[in-house]
Amino acid sequence: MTQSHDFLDRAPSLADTLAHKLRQEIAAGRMRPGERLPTEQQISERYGVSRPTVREAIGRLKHDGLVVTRQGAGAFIAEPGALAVFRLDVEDFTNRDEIRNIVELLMAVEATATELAAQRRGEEDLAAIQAQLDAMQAAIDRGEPGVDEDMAFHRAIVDATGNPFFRDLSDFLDRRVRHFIRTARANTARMGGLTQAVQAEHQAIFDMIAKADPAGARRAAETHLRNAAERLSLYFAK
Amino acid sequence: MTQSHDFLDRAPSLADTLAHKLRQEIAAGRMRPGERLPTEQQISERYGVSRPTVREAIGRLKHDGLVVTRQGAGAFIAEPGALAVFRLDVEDFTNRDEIRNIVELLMAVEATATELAAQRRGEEDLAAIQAQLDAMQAAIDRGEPGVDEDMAFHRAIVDATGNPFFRDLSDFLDRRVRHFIRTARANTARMGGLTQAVQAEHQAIFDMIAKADPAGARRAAETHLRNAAERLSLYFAK
DNA sequence: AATTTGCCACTTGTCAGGCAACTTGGTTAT
DNA sequence: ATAACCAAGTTGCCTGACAAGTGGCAAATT
Repeated sequence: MTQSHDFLDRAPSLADTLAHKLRQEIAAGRMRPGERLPTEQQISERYGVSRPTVREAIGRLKHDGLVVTRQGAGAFIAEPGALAVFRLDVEDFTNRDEIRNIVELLMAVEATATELAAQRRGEEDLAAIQAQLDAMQAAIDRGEPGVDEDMAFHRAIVDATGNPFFRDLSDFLDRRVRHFIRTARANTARMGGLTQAVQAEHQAIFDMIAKADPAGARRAAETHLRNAAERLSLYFAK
Repeated sequence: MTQSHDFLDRAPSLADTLAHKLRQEIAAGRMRPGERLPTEQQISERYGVSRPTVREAIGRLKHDGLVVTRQGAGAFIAEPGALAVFRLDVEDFTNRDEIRNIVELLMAVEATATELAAQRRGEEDLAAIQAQLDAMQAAIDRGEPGVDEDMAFHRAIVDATGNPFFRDLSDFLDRRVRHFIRTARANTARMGGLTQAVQAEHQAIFDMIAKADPAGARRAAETHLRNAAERLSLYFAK
């Protein structure tokens, strides 16, 4: 118990494995939308688990919108077009490809969000963004890396889009990437002196948003993100 | 609000409502990351439901990555940075704002995907895209609207990015929007003669991808998406 | 003969109780 | 003082049961 990597060593529960199997069967097209699943009793017998476990597994699918259940009638496979919930799970965040793909999506979302922010930001949005910019400068002056302020700055920008989907997705991806950096940084030497460069890029982004120049804002965000990705790549340079 | 809001407003199950309550308590910050939740027994007594129901509710949160459970120890609130699953649920797809926000996100993802596709598509990717383009032309020649072919065309493009996150997200958003159109179209007159215009825009996108011109591909995709959004806006022009 | 009504098997939703596996903190033995 | 051990507490999973809702079939009615 010297090093508890409590991430993947957790034994998969019976319900989880069963849910995974059922999900695969649905994805494999062995069951078509609108069709009824076997009864809980039948699944229970077929897979050798108890009914509560089956219920738990089906509950997950129901929660993800893959099936809908009607008491007394059964469980039915939902229409894929009516799917109302999207699930994005990052299984292995130590995987290099996985991180690269996430960063790529993050860049796409954040660059567009910056463009939209420049296009429709109100005065109060602009003030909020500037406040975070100043807060980051203050952190730098105090000699701190200012990761929280950095995040808050980007957060203020995506907030200015007024689109909650942008906000939530960007928030998730940002957290994910930063968490990866934080864990990877443990075995690397601390990199210093770059924060001022980051701040300069932030300033450029802010200026474009202030000027209400969407195309310029996108360009500024793209260079910032490209540079950030390059700095990031130092961590998994193999 | 996570329960299915489909045609019938069926009574939300006890587990669902309980899960929702717990989720709110966590979101309200009444419980902090790393903290332990009350035991299943305690929750059971406090909310007046049985332990299996509590288990089901906690199972939902566990599935969403909000809590992690350790047998013998208890259930703990997960670190938000370690969040490995992102959940995007579209609660009300008849809401105009909701649709607009979704379309906006779709445009961001698809435009960037098209840019990436132009940048890194292989010959086989290009062939697949062209095949879908031809299939759509064939559908038009047969006098069909070719919605499936249209979707397959875009699908082939996002596939060429090689990024599964782009593929999945784009797929979900695309399905969502098209489903909305399909349901809204019922009370509107069918609009005809535009499919050929769509096809021309598709052709422009394909040409840019074939030329391996990322910037051009993005521009072509953006105009196509902007036009598509304009056509779409006819549906909820109120 | 056609339609309505009532009934009954079946399925999901929920509950109660219980045992096994595991964790944790304190106690005991060395 | 250190290490092994034990016991209470907790989750994982099970059996068994009843309530609530659904669907089809047959009897009853028109």
